[in-house]
Amino acid sequence: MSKSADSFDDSDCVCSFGMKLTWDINDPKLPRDIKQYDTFQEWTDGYVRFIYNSEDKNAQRHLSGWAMRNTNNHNYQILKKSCLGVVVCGRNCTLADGSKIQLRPAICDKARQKQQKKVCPSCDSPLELMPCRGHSGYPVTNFWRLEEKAVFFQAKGVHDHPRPESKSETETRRTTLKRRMSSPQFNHKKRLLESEVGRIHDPGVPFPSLQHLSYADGPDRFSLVEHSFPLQAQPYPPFPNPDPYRFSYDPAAVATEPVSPLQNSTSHRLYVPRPPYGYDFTMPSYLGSGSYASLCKEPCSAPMVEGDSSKAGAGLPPSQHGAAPLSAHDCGYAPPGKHQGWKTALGRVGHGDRGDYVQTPSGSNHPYYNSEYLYRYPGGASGPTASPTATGPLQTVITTTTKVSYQPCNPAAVKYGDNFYDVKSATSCDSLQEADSPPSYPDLKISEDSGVIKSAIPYEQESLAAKLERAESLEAYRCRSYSSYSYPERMLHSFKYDGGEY
DNA sequence: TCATGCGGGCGTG
DNA sequence: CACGCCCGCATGA
Repeated sequence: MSKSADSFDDSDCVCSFGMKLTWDINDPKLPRDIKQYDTFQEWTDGYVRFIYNSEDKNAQRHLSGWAMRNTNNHNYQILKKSCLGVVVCGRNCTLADGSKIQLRPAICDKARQKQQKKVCPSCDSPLELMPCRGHSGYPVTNFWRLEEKAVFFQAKGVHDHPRPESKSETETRRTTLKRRMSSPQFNHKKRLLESEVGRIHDPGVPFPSLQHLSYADGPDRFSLVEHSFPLQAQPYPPFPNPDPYRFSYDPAAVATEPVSPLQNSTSHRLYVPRPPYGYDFTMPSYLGSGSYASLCKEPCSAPMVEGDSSKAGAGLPPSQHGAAPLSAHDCGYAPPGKHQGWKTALGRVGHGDRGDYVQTPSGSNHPYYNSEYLYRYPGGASGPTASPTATGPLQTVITTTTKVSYQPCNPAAVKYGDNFYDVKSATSCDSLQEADSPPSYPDLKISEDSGVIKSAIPYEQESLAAKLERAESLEAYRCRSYSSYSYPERMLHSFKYDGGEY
């Protein structure tokens, strides 16, 4: 399909197949006759849409690397799931290797409550659930809709927290644990450990050592503590690819195929010592699982056209996305209970200023995370260490109308960039779409957000955003964005379908 | 035990 | 009315 890709290519729009079509999960009629399906994306982030083959197991399972719980949207046709965030150490402690604990919140409410009663294996402080507020202050939501042979997927919001361990990792860990527990030797140990309430760590051998081990070893120990297994903080794979934009994610590699999730992660995960930034490690997470190589092969990511019919854009510009006023502000990280922090936190938002970015250069830059982390973990993040890096991870797409969208640039390698923020109508994608697919879907909702900058804001922008009052008008926002946007289209080019599969 | 889905119901904007 | 969210129930691994 390189050819088809070519056809689009002119517009610098790198879109996944799903993005090439203009549709919204709520449209009465979704595109039919899908000729091309997107490769399954485990770690989607941002306002993205994909169309998977209904035969894809992962799609059938409505799988996501993020811990997503079912949310009743009173619509039997559309399955809605909202992000639970990530479970972290209440003290935000750093493991010996510099990684942080980022556990996958239990989906089951009851199980999650239990989980939160456990303590950090490293410092014994209580674990805390860092809620997701990446969608205008609310959790990021994923929508799944099965239509004949295709599974339509649409995500709204940008995760403002580190990645939890993937489902497969969690399962692997549990399995391993069980196995271990059943062994005689372990029983003894287990008893001992359990008596200590989950504290696992051994003084002498900090997690780090374990980290280098595959789950076979380390996990078990952690497992004893139950979920206290230190996730590698998002493994920070060495970025094979220097491409700054790549950071965008992952993984996606994740995506790769319907392969078992396990593949992605676990084996690829490397525990890499990370700087003691705040949760920056998160970034790594993005890279986390997939193998880059595979990623690289993947074509495209694309700017999406925002499909968000919801009002995501309406109230608060999603633009702010993670950084968004809401979420970013969230200070929620405060000790338990506090999740609303963000509401009150607005004032402090400024605190994270730009420079604070903590992420690693390469991937780090997940725009979204940054601010959030900063707020949440001022200590860590605020450090100057952060690399202002800056290169913003987002691409800016200026539509004919003045809409600008910052898209995370995904390297060509990443097939579908997870993070895309699109502007509904006028993005280049649209044009593509039109070209490609005519207005077959009149229903599509395009506009609400038009004009709204849905994308994530580059770091800098993000900061600005943070500083902005929530109430600030979008316009204002937009202006700033423009001025600051740092991502040139160069990125766009780099992402073009690489090869063009499409 | 949990993950998942479903659907009733409630509060809010 | 759209959403977010809580809760219980059922099913399956």
